Amino acid sequence: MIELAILGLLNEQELHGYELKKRLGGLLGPRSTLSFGSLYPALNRLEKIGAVKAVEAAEHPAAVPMTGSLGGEVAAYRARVTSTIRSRRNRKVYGITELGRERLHDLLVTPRTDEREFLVQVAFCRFLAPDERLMLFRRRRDELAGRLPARADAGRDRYLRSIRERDAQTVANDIAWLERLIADEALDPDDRPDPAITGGPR
Amino acid sequence: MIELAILGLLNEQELHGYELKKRLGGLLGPRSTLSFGSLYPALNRLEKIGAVKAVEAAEHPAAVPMTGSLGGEVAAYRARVTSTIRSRRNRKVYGITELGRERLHDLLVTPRTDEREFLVQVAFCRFLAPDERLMLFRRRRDELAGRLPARADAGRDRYLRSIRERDAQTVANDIAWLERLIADEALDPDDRPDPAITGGPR
DNA sequence: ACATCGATATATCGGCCCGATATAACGATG
DNA sequence: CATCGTTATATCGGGCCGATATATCGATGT
Repeated sequence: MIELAILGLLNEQELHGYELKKRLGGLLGPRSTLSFGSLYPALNRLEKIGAVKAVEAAEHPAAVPMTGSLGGEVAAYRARVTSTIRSRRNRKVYGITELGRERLHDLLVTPRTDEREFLVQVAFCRFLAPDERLMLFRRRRDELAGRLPARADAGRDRYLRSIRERDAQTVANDIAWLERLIADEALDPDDRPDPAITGGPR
Repeated sequence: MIELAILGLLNEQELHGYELKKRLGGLLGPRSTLSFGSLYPALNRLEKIGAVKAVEAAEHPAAVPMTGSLGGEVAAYRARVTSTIRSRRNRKVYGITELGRERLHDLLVTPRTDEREFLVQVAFCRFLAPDERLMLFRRRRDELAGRLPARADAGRDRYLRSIRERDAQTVANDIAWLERLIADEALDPDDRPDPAITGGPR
């Protein structure tokens, strides 16, 4: 899951861990923000298999510490910790590799039953070809359709029944959402409904 | 999470692990069925702290193997493995203790941000007092209300916007569901809407 | 000049949960 | 009595989370 999110974000620009977390928090709800306890190990995993690599952080050209007296010691310390990879404030900036892009595509296309994983797939599905995207939505819709209960089973506890009802409702809503996505997908890419730019202020 | 589910089920009757899994599968959707890899360790944890205890499985009174010739050996083997706790087919039947009931109540009352955990709370909320139940629903509703976005942020990717919309919709649906639960709770216990018993067969 | 505080940034640890797998006894079938 | 599917318990590796540790940077105050 987290690997998909990382690769998806790095596919657009090079980032360091802390920034990755912030971006992903703003991406989906702040509810499903990933934790450091999984982020950094995941980055190490991805680096180990060669899907991402630490890059020379050239973001801030004036990264050389200007406090002359201590500059030597600081530079020496940094050189000790990592050689030329880390820059300003011990940041470690990562970039995606060609292998990483292949892995990203694979993760985007492979079916996921888990809801959160699917949502992350949607979040980055702009990296897919139109037909792959359509496939993604359709497959999910069909999978959800299979979950709809044939008949609302009565009996049992009142609260259990209520849970079942909510469940059916949730699945139905998701199916409707996917139908909308699928329908919009059929439109021409330049002709899609976009309420944000029609008559809006600013 | 899983501890709540186990204690909730055991609070009604003594069960063994395999049966616990089957029951919980039918309780919520078969989607959120717990795995053996967490079930058995959880049972051991609960047994260690004294929340559950293995009981003499008296479920099947005729548990004595009737195949006379092997009876002796089988009984001896069973006595070797565990002394009088396991019965028919190596089952280990658990029962809840007084401490377990306290723990159950605590788990039911303690707020959970996680959706699945909350649903399990609802699944067993019949063990709560009416005011505690109301508190549970109200707190959840208020928590969800705080998640509703102040304004639908435009801009960004089309698919990200769609995800946000779905998110808001889902939260709104859950709030409505909770409002319904809360409203029904205000009714007299004997006077609640119950489509299952009005005019149904059997 | 210096102390301090909050934000930035990386990393690790324990613990829970899942999926896969191993083992074995039971019940039915042939 | 051989075999197969179900019942039943258990463990293992791995991923994710929450908490915690550590250190740096930048701003603010004195």
